[in-house]
Amino acid sequence: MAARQGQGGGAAARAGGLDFPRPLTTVDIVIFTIRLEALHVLLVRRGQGEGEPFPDAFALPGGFVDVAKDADLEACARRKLAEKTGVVSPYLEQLGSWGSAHRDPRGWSATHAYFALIPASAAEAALAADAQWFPLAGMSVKPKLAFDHAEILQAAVRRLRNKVEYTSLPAYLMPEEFTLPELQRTYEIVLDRPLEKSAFRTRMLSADLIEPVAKMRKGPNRPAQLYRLKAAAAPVYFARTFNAPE
Amino acid sequence: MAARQGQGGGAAARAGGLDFPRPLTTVDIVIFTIRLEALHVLLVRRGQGEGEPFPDAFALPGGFVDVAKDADLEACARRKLAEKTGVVSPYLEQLGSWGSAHRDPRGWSATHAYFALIPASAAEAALAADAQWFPLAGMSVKPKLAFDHAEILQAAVRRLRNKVEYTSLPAYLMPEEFTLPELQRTYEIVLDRPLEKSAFRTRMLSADLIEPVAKMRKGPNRPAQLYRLKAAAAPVYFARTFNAPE
DNA sequence: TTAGTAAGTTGGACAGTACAACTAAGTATG
DNA sequence: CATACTTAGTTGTACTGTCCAACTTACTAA
Repeated sequence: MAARQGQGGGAAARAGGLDFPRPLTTVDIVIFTIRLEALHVLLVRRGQGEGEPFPDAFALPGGFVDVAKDADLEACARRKLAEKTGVVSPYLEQLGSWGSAHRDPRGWSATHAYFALIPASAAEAALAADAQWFPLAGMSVKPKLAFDHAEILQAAVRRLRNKVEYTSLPAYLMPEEFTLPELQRTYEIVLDRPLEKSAFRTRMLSADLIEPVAKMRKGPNRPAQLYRLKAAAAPVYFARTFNAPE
Repeated sequence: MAARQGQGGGAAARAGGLDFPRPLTTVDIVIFTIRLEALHVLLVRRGQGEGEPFPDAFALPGGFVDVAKDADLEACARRKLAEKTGVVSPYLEQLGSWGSAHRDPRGWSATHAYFALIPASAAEAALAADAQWFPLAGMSVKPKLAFDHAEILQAAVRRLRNKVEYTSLPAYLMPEEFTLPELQRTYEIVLDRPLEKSAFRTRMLSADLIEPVAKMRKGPNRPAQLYRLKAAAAPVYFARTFNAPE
């Protein structure tokens, strides 16, 4: 089996006309969370082994597809996500793929990029030793990233910001119970601009997205109603974007 | 070079830790056009050579990435598009990737899917001998497709219909000069529902998308103003969707 | 001249956001 | 214990853009 699929290039492969070079195939994940009132992304430090490209640099979590372990691309992404964060069922969406002759010095390679949203609570626990959260500065992150990962990260941020304008995606960044002002704050952090309170509330409450729990968030001032995501928590698409800044 | 990247698995590859099976890597394209007042997709008939999976079935145009010829994935997609249609600069967008152990009987394989929009005029000319247009019936097409191409096609139709609600994508299905009612008709064909004339006109004319040419479309009744896409023809994103049917 | 048809315009109803002022419910302070 | 402060949540008006329907315009055909 391995011989047929792999680099070995056995007789069976030759008969099927598959005796030509194959690109490397990887999966990378852009994992977002909110920490300290800022959007963060998870990065891992690359090893320094023999022949490792970009030794010691930071990169998106990911790696080669394992044709023995991974049934499909998404399973591969979920495996890598679980390995680095311990999170098993986040919001996970395919972002796109990047493939070229030169993005990896080891040869023609293509990566299938995913992006995931996880709540802050999950973000603090169970991190792999080599993984670390970095705050987003604009469209990028402080350290220089390996491969074309800066470009992939930028695409992920763009996609996230864009979708937040007309979907309920930030709900997946929230803990199990949250207030409407907290949800609005999350939207504002991702979008990096303030939103109208009343329009925001109208939109969220008229969507079939959240339901109140019989509790309030107590604080130094007026308590706020707590909500949770409804059971069937598919992302909601709104018919309008929030109005653009100008 | 080939030995390092390919199935041969030479010493260099082994030193880099790359001596493991690699998935097959392909690119497939969903090419849409409007013909005879209906959305059509281009399919090719598969060969019947030794070891060819799905012999004689119809499939999306595509094939293996050629690590020698293709600089990157998009170049590969453009090459395959040009080979089948002769079209060189259509609207081309990455759709997603599909990869699993079982989608190709020859082994673990991953395809990078693109979708393209081409005008009817280009659709009639320069078709490859094995390529053929098929009208869309709902989300699919009459013949049974090879691999998981029915699923990919469905994703493409879904994405197209979805984006047409709030973008100017149908403009890329139009000939160089067209009238507003013709553009509206194209929207209606893709969405499979009628749109409001006045709202449609307001939306299109206030977007920085089209400009009138000093000509009219003559017909059996009142002539219509002809328009063309403006030079910088990036797709326009509208702030609202057209209102849903109910 | 008249009927017919499709292009294009106009105006009122409606929905949802923008903006801003307001009320409500708690804590902290003198 | 009253008052200030803060944040939660509501209310009302303006505005934008769609929905719906009726209207005018420009042409052909009979």
